[in-house]
Amino acid sequence: MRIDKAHSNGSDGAKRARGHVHEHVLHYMRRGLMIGAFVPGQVMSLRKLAAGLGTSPMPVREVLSRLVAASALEETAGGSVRVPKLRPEKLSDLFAVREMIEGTAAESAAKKAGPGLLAELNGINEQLLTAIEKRDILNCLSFNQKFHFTLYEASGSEVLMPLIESLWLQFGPTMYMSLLIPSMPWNASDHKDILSALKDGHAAAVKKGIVHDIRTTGKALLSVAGPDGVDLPFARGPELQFDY
Amino acid sequence: MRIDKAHSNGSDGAKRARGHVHEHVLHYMRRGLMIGAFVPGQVMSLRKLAAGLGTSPMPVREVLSRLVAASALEETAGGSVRVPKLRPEKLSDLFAVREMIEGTAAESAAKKAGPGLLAELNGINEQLLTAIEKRDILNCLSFNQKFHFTLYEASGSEVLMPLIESLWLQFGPTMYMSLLIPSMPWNASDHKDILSALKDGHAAAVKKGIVHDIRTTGKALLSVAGPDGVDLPFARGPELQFDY
DNA sequence: CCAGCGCGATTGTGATCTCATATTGTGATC
DNA sequence: GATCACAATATGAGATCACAATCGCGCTGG
Repeated sequence: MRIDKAHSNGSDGAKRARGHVHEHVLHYMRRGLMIGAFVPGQVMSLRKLAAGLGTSPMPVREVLSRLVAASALEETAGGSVRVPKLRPEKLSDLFAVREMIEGTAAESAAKKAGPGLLAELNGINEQLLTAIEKRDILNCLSFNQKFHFTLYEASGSEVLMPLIESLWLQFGPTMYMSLLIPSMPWNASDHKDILSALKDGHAAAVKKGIVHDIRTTGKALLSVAGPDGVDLPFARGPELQFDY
Repeated sequence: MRIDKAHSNGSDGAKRARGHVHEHVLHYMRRGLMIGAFVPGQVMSLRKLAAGLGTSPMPVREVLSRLVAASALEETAGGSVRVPKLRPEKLSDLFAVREMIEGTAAESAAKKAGPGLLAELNGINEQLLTAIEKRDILNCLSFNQKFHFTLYEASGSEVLMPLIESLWLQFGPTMYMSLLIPSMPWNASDHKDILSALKDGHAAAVKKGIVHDIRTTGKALLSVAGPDGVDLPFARGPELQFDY
């Protein structure tokens, strides 16, 4: 989807619809962070981003502001915002907190799971396995996220979900980078255990599966992270443009 | 502290200092939410707030945007933002998550506690007890918050702190309202146990104390909450102005 | 007396402008 | 050749303007 250039107040088409531009921008940025369109360390320029999206810096500023509030981005001394580089200690912290929070969400979800949930998760996991087979990073990350969030969503907690989203936005860029490294394993084996535990209605086992999945991912991520986060052994420039 | 009116681009005094107005506004709003200057359900008007603070709507918009991202405020259908009313289920959720997260933070803090922490917490608790004695709501909330956050801060987790802050901002307004209700107990008895456990270096006991403190508070809050959150038995208008 | 309607006031949103500051690039000096 | 200073540029922040959607309130018709 492309945002139409809505410049020039006057004349012709494209009446300004109220209050929806920033939603597009937010969606664009969140997705961009998740699928690795932005490199850790990269500073975001209001004007550049705005130009790329065909809007004024204003909606971009609002969105960046929200993402800073969610710890997905950080401000530099000069007031710019950039994608944070995760030091190993913070990465470790992040995954420890993930285990706790997402483990709880998974357990709660398992207790409340309706009949449709299992089928839905199975379908998503099939697509995830296909993506892994094809070495398709984007779909791999996308379906993995969908798997986890669909499960957690079933907990029905309006409190946990925003916290989990904040955590995912924080490690998202690093996660993508790590998948570019050859030694990084692509693994979704824990999902099978989670699904079978869910089928049996064993909430504690579902929690255990999620915790194990997160721990495995965290260990793998830490193993490829240098002191300043994940760095690639080859050059890779920031992609300011991508389709979504 | 008062923010100088920095209107009118031209002429006389008050040169526009760069990029600090919104920090004042953010501080003002966060504190306002914590100390109950804003009533749950109240809608915030950009222009009113800006006029009250002597700035343009712009910095206010950015701050409100961040607070919405932190779940401290919510947007109405029309795009305005308001202080959320917490339904009992959400309140219950919130305090369950608090137990988990703050319990973990407290345990971690207890393990890393340096020698100065105990003294600092003791001092804060003294002030809290004085505030309770005087039935001074503002200082009571303020010192209670300081007690908890000082403890959690000692965990050194850059990941947990923002999450905890988000949670406190969510129940802050409701907490204040509840203290206005006569039947609501003013209690800090758990803090004594926490301090003695901390002195003995029993991290697990510190965690237990924090969890108990949170659970007690949550139960009390739930007991005075109606189906639409805490409502006062008497009228109370929103206070748009307060000193801080 | 109440429901439906319409007009006006209010509000949020996005664009544009200006300014102060941060950053970068260039040139001179040691 | 390296370093420092200064200038040019880029960038974010805040103010102001314009506009459309929304909300409130009174009016009118049943």
